[in-house]
Amino acid sequence: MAVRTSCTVGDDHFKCFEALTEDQNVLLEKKQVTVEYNKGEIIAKYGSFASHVIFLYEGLVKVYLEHGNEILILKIISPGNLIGLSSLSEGEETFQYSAAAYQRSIAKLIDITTFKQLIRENGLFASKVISIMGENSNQINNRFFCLTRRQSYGRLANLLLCLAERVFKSDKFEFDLTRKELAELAGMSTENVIRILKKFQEDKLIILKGKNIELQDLEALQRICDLG
Amino acid sequence: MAVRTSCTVGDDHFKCFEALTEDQNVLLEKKQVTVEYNKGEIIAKYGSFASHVIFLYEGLVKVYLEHGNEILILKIISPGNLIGLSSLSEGEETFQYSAAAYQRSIAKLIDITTFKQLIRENGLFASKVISIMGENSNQINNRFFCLTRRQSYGRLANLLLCLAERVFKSDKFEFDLTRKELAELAGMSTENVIRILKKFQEDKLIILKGKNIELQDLEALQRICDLG
DNA sequence: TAAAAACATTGATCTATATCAATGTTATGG
DNA sequence: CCATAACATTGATATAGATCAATGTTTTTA
Repeated sequence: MAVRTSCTVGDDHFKCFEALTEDQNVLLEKKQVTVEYNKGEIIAKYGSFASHVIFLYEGLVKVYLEHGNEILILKIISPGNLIGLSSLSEGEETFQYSAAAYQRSIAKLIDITTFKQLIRENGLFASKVISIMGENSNQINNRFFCLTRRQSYGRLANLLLCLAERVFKSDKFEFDLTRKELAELAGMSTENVIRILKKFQEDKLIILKGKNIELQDLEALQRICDLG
Repeated sequence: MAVRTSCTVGDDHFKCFEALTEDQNVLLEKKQVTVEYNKGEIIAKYGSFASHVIFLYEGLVKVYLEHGNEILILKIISPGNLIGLSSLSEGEETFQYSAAAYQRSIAKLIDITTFKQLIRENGLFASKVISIMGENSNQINNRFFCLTRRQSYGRLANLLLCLAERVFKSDKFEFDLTRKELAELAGMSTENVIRILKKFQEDKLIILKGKNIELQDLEALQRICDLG
């Protein structure tokens, strides 16, 4: 199982729009607005009216469930991806999860009625959307497995590998995520993240310098992620 | 959040076929086979070639991920539901999860190429399929939340409520599930299931007689499920 | 229907990880 | 640039729930 896909999905969802005709693309352009969000701002709120599907153009976003103080991060969204497809269901008028910007982000909000109309009108487009939803489903299942069946070392190793491979696309990256945010992503306490990162550094699996991290021993991390 | 939806989804997915024309329905009939499975038999195997989408006609099925000895049940499937929609993705030729029969079950295996073709040809059908996938996504997210953010009492209360409401459709039912299967569903050890069921009985929340269970105090169970 | 196997129950122990508490470090706004 | 808040780190403690072990009960099968 491609465990590394567990924190996020591919970033080529925009390709579904290639299935649209020129006219349909023009229509879509007319029926969308571009909005800029600052760090921390809410892009979609669980339970609020889902009048649009969100296309992330720039930035980094977390998609999560919340219940009182408790939150569960479902995935990270990189530019090129869609948010809110699960609200395309009939009789489902609201967002089924929340989304917030990790950093300054730009999103295009696409009118959901138009989006639904295009699905009905254009079978190829519909296929592509179904494809994306299938991918999303596999991502969440993998994440679900990782967070429930792996211990903390495995979960954190998985997160680091996933961030490197899918989000930052380099084994060396600066993450503007706090320890608390890492903890939320890996489903553990902040203190535990700190202790495990320290252990990984002692074991020469990573090099940490403040917010900069370099993955040194990918194989070992992968092993921990598979077994731990 | 409708926590009670966390172990399974609605059972009206067959309604998507109502969107098909008569000709398309005839085609679909021709491109499917009906297969009977005994208790415990594998209906879909993770990683195997997904040549078909599965429609459960009769019985009860678990959909799960497996990794060596570890398994994670994603959902229970009741008659009327589809299995394997996430394999409709482009470039995804294999099943992304396994499915096995809890009891004698009858399934219709629908040729996936035909299914995909119908999606492209019939926008309304495509919409319905998207609708179902959105519903599936919400179910799995709720289950994910429950299993990661609730303690064992809450998870088991949730499972009992879900089984009663969604699967057996009665507050009093006989479950042909073993304690081990209950444990897998609630994501805990068999011993823990037994101890908690005993406690629930002592507290007059349920009445247990072997494999028969009656939910006595739904409100209390719901409270435990929301908070515990 | 007897023997074996699978399943259920109970109690004792162990452990991963949360939580609590104290202190050091970095970032931020006036 | 100082004060205050947010964040990071470290160690000590608590606990939910797993695991282990022993025994009783039900189901299967030969």
